[in-house]
Amino acid sequence: MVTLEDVAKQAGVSLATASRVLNGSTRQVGAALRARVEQAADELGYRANIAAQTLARGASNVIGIVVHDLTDPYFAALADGAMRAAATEGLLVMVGTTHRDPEQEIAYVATLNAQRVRAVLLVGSRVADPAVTGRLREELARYQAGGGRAACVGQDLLGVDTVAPANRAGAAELAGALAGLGHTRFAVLAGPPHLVTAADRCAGFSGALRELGLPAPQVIHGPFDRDGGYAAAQQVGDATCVFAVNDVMAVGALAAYRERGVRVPEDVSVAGFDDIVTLRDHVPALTTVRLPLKDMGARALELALNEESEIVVEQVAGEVVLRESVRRMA
Amino acid sequence: MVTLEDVAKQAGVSLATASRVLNGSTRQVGAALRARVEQAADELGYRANIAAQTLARGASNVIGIVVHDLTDPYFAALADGAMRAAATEGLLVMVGTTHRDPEQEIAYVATLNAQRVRAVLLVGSRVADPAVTGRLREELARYQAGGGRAACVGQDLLGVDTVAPANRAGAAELAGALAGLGHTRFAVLAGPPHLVTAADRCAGFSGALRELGLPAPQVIHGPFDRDGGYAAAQQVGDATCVFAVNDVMAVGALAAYRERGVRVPEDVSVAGFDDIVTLRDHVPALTTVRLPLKDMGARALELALNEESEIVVEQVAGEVVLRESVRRMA
DNA sequence: GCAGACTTGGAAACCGCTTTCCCTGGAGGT
DNA sequence: ACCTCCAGGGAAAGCGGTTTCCAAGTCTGC
Repeated sequence: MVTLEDVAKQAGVSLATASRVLNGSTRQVGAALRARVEQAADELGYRANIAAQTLARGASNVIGIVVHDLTDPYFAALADGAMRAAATEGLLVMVGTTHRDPEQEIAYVATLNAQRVRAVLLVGSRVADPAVTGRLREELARYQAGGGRAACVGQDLLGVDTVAPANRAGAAELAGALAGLGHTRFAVLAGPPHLVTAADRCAGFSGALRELGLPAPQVIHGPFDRDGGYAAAQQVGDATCVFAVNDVMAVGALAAYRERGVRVPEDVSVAGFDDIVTLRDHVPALTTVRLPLKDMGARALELALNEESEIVVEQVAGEVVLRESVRRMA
Repeated sequence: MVTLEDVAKQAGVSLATASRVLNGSTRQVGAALRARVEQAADELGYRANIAAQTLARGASNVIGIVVHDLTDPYFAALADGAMRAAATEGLLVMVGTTHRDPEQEIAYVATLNAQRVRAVLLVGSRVADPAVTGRLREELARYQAGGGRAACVGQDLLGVDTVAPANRAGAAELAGALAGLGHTRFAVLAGPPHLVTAADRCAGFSGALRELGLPAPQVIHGPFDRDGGYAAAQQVGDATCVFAVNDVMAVGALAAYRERGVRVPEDVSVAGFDDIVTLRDHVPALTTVRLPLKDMGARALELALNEESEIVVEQVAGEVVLRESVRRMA
């Protein structure tokens, strides 16, 4: 590997000068020497050793993003938003996937801390386990104590800058819209009880029904993914409208109904949450609550990088989008 | 930030001993000292500075993956496969997205080289531009000259270990299957001519038709994404069967037909390529060529890490999957 | 023509960790 | 007992950069 010293030697200058030429310093270097150094670097194919730079500078140009599952389009969109924002800042991105294991999440924070990344983004729902959350907070605190910056997309449970989707409000608004279509008997495919995102959406939905004086929905718990929606749909009773707490679950439910010959929306209405872009061509088109995922990812990065010490929590509203998967009751 | 020296001081041992205890060395350390060091590290909340370790060891535990677009489920699946494999090796992953800009790809190789990552994976179709490919090869060579390892998922054009989907053969087999259903007039939504993946699939398909003595298909070029498929579908003439060179284009085409009231498969048959998992609930279910994307990603990582100097190119066969989006002709 | 303010170049300290090399003390062999 | 070996501990030399601190010009303005 060719080092800066090689370049300096070849150019006949000192290490200091070579460094100043090749890696943006505030100091000026004479045109003649500058040219010599650049030529030498080019001839030798020099590539700065970033580990060494990071060590010397005490600051890296890498950020870390921790998501649950990259193949889930929800996280892909969020991560993509954050990565684009990072790219415009000239930052590299280290991505970790936890596959929904909170221990993994904690471990990643420790690892990213060890890497001395500039910032870490925790993307995804918190779990309702104070012990786990506590340990994660500890690890984050340790990281921040060393000058690290952190932000989160999800619930404001970590004491860091947070982009918080308005899950309760969005679900409540959706409930209102569906009730407005004349539905009265609802079921909620509620996902796992310990997932705060799922729980919030379920609670927001149920709460709104209560306020409207409608009967409580049938609540069916299960996994937060497509197969979870598929399985949960089998247990729905006499509801005329089913709310799956995320889009991929809704798609699973639709698949279940299709297989059983139940027509959507004629026989039952189905709604989801997130408005996943990849699903825009789904048939029937899914009624859902749109979240500006890319923007949220980008915003989270901004918040993390932001120098202000004050913690900011930004609510992001969802927008109800009615499509063909729900129908107006007679 | 607490350093190893702090730990050593607190434990009353030398730097060397502390290092040996905390970061797996071959050397033994007495139980008493070992315990003291571990306790000190724990109390202080020590996290090794990986930049320093990388520098001192001359080897990092990071790999780089370069993909075109993470929100495209094709790349998400490939990346996920590679990332899981990396995780089992205890490697961290740096992800770069190029958004199909070959210059970006080259730049990422340079950057990852600077990071001295253990390996880089180039995931995605090559472009048919010898100049660009040449510069990429140069950059790769520079990286490999410094001891870096590289692998590619796509076409064997880089002189590195490659996992190569059998695009031509898969498309040819698909053509055979569709012809077997009685179709004779075909159209190909061919994507961009300079994308080798797209071109290969198109060529494989056309070639098979020729061998079967069938007329050449109508070839329509356009972008490689959903909207590209949507637009291209508008230009299809009197074909009874349309082959989109990837699944997301096929979905776009289906959307276009749906909007125009053209029924699939009754009025026209549509097939794609890749068998994207997220699309499994699409209506109508998409006929396609299945590629084991996760395995391919994982395999590429294996190849990259593999010490053998001989470069290996692995063909991965696709499997034709007939589903409802195509019908048998009378 | 000269003091003082800028520039520009280089020597060397330092970033935090690994690892070689040296030293010491105790176990094992005869 | 004596000598050899070996295991465990520490000092110090890097790893490849950055940056502080000097020194030696180079310009200014009078």
